[in-house]
Amino acid sequence: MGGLKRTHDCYSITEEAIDQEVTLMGWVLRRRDHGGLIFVDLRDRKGITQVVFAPEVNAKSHEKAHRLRSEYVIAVRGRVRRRPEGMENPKLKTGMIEVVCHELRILNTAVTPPFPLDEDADVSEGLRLKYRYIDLRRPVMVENITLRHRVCQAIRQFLNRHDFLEIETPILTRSTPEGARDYLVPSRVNPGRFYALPQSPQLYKQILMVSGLERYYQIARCFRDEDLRADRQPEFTQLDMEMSFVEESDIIALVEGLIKEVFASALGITLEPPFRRFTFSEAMERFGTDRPDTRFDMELVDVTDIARRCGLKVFNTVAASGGVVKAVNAKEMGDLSRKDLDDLTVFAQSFGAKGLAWVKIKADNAWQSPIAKFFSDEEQHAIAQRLEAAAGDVLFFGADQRATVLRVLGELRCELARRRGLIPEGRFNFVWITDFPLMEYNEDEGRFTSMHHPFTAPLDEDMDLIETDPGAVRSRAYDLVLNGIEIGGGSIRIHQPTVQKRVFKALSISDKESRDKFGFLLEALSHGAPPHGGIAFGLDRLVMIMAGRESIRDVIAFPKTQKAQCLMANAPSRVSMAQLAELYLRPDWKEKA
RNA sequence: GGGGUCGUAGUUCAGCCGGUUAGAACGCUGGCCUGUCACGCCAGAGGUCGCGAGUUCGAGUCUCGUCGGCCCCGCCA
Repeated sequence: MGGLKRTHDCYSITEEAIDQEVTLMGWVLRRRDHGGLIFVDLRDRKGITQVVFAPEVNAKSHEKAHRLRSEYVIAVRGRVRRRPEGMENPKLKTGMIEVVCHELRILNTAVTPPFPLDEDADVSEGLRLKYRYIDLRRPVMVENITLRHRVCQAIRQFLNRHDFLEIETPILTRSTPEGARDYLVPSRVNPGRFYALPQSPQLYKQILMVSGLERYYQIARCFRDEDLRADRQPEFTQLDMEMSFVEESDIIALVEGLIKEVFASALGITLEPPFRRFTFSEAMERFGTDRPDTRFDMELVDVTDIARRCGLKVFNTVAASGGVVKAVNAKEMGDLSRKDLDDLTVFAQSFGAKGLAWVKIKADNAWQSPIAKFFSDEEQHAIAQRLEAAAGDVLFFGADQRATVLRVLGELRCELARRRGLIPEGRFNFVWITDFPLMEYNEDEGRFTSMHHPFTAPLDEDMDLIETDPGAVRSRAYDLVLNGIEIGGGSIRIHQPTVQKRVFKALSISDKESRDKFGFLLEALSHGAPPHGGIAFGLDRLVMIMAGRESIRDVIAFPKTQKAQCLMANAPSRVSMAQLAELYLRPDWKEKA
């Protein structure tokens, strides 16, 4: 850089610097060459500043500036001056000033970028991922990555202040049953044995509580070998926490304080905890999901009792055979066309509905609907009243087994809100979900499996149901949901080996298997484990929502594609036979390795 | 594993019912231009229509397969 020192960045240089000599370094965003005057928009991480090259100021620099191209890296020494009257650019934070160049150094040239760096350029994501270093130069990406940094800093500040210790746990660990598919790593020095990458630091953090560290956190990388989605990557980041001598209310209060501080510090947004709370069953009945989006209404309403009496066979037989009939009131959606209704029916069917009954409420409160004739005036009135229906509304019904109805209407509720633009921008609606079932019956495996994980404590009052009615046992688990997306979940853990054994048994995990896979935990619990509990947050998802993005890839510096590949580094890659041999791996596929 | 969608110039896209030399905008290259800021004007270059088969006199266009991006279901304690 030839002795030049950067004195300012391209954002914070203001009118106060007028008449000062400054040195800027950055990338050429755009050059506007007038033959005489040349303007260059210089971009660095912080912002953009206009540099002017004039032949009468410095002929050599002006001459050099003709050679500048997009993304050249340059150093500019020059004088800050107020822009001439009428030449200010209100779109730029530095738009009141410009830097008149006295000396230009080209620090590096660049080939033409594979895609434009314009803010609004619409570029395919595959290309962005291949040239991620270019993509990350775009201001929106710099903002996302910076926001993520601020969130992490706020987390650390808050937790440090609350006496937590940041502790790392192993990345090379052991495979455990239950949960997602593991990523495996062969052990060279232990032929035929494998490490697993952690799906979460769950067991280690509990062990740390047994160790008496009392308050632990970690911004931890986690690995799950499952298929990807917009909000799921094979490696992702959790804010993982665990505390001793606490119960649900302690963790919930601490987390509310943490989230409040994170939003205040990273976004300047004031949240007002406590957040709303729903029990699992309440959330399911009212929103059809355990992660309700409360930014809009349209709650599910049960009308099974009325449907039981009505003349519509689909409804009364469902009601008679243990199913449920529920409805949502789509307020003021009476203008939905027949095609819209057909589309919504297809939508409902994709979630398992056999059909989708609808009723349009006309001006005189009369029902316009294929099913209207099966309901007496009295039944129509009762349903309308329960759904608070008014002229211009549309009612949608689901009649089936409970799980299907909840799923279909829950999805329909969100779809209607999306289609009608009922979801307000810039809102952050947090909800706690509590009292989850401890386990649910898994048809495929023919046994109960944990809803959260096998170390979650049952509610004391439900403890005796573990052996008699496992599906009815509620757990001391809690989820934090933001705008309909699960961003965190945790529980009070089992800290007594006797209880842990009973739960393993209910999960049909044999003594042998539990000793084999979790023996160290069971043993640890017998060495004076304090009551403890914790929570883990999907950091990527939290930052994604805070950034207003729809994919966590936008808040991860180097994410993977849906096929779990890194298009930039070309991972995963083939490896040599020699490497495989060293690991005692002998592939028997036909391709050449 | 399954469903959907996309793949044409560096980029974003258009390309009709299968028919002459595959177009536009931006970008790029060269020239002109002293107040632009998506500068402007003039000229020019730039194509393995993802790949491979097939149908056809003829395929960017139709069919099948395949590869890749994205969305979703399954999966994700």
